[in-house]
Amino acid sequence: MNPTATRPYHHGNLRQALLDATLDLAAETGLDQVSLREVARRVGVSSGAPFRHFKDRRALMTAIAEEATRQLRIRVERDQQSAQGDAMDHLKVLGRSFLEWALSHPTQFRLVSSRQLFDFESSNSLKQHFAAVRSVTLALVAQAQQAGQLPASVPGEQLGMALRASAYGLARMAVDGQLPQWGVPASAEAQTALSCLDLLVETMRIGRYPD
Amino acid sequence: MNPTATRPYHHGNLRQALLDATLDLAAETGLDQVSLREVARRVGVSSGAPFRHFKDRRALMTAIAEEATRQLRIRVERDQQSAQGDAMDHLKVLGRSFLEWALSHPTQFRLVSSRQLFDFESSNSLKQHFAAVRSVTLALVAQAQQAGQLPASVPGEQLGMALRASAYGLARMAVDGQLPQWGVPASAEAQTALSCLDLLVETMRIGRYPD
DNA sequence: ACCTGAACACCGTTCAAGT
DNA sequence: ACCTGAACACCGTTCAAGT
Repeated sequence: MNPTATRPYHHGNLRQALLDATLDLAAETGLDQVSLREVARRVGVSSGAPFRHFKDRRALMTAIAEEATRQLRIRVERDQQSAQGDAMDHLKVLGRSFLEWALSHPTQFRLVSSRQLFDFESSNSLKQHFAAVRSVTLALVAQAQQAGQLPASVPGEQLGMALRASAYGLARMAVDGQLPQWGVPASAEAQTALSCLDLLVETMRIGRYPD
Repeated sequence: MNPTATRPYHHGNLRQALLDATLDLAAETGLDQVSLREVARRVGVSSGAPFRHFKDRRALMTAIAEEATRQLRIRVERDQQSAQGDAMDHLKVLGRSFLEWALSHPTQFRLVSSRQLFDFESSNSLKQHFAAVRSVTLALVAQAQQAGQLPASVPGEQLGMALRASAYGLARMAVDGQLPQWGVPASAEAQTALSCLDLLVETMRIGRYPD
């Protein structure tokens, strides 16, 4: 029961501690400003220690991106299972999952969408999580096309891309604080971004504009 | 006519030379990798020289961002003047101006949309150029609403925001090379992004889907 | 007025040496 | 197996000193 006897060295799990500390620091000063030395310092470990767990700075960032996209994927799949209604409603839920995730994890959202700080190509899990969300999107689009709610004349990939781009753009504008410039009060940012997304989906639906 | 006599010191215009060299280097390795020392080296000047022209690294990046948004604004205003058709057509042209600018100036687009590498709040010209493009958007949306082409029941700002987000998201996906993942062949990226944007605008138009 | 070049306080990364 | 801490080659930034 001697705690220091079983503790490997300094940490039970230095790897995870480094990831956590990086996110903490990023929340305070921004991801670009975070240095591995500072992370190591905060965790109470020497400057060389992180390199026992990550090949380099990019590898650490890639690990954070992997975990982030994993969480997004899980959230998307969970929300889809509990979603009600037709394919168009499911698409709205999908957009909502994405936006809510981005707004509640701004650091991770920024990292993942930077595509500069980490190495997308080298990570299979990253690619798989992305592909999973994409295939949910494309399946719903195909369903909606078959139900006559989205135009069958347009390739499903393009409709999916348009939806994804819209959600992504809105998330970005919200996270970067651009919404006030479009007349949105700070108190209603999340609300407005969400209803803007609903508007975009609704607008694509064949036969809407019932006014 | 002695050239060294009238030359201020090393350069006729070190400031501009630094900006140019930064963009050159960024195109090769990415903006984050660019160091001021490397820029100075390439320009053939000492490591301290850049600080005579820019308070710090961010100030240099801010100057590049200013020039970039100025160019975007000019392009948008020029293209609007030569545009034909109704307000919806003008909105398509607006999206096209934006997308084409982003695709032909990826470094500048990335910088401007990073909002981390430079100081948006400190630059009046930056804010003015942004506001100019935004007000073009909002004016066209208002026109389209009055012509019954866009829903009057939705605030113009939200429609503008939705359009801006879509264009922005598409530009980002294209510049970051995400289009192949959506079934777009590399040879047709620009084409597809543009037609996707047209699709989004067309889709919002009241009374379309003529099939 | 504009630039140099040393100086300072940082980095990321490596690697022998320690436990 | 995992960590330390010195070492190396870099940074951004400042500032006396030069022209």
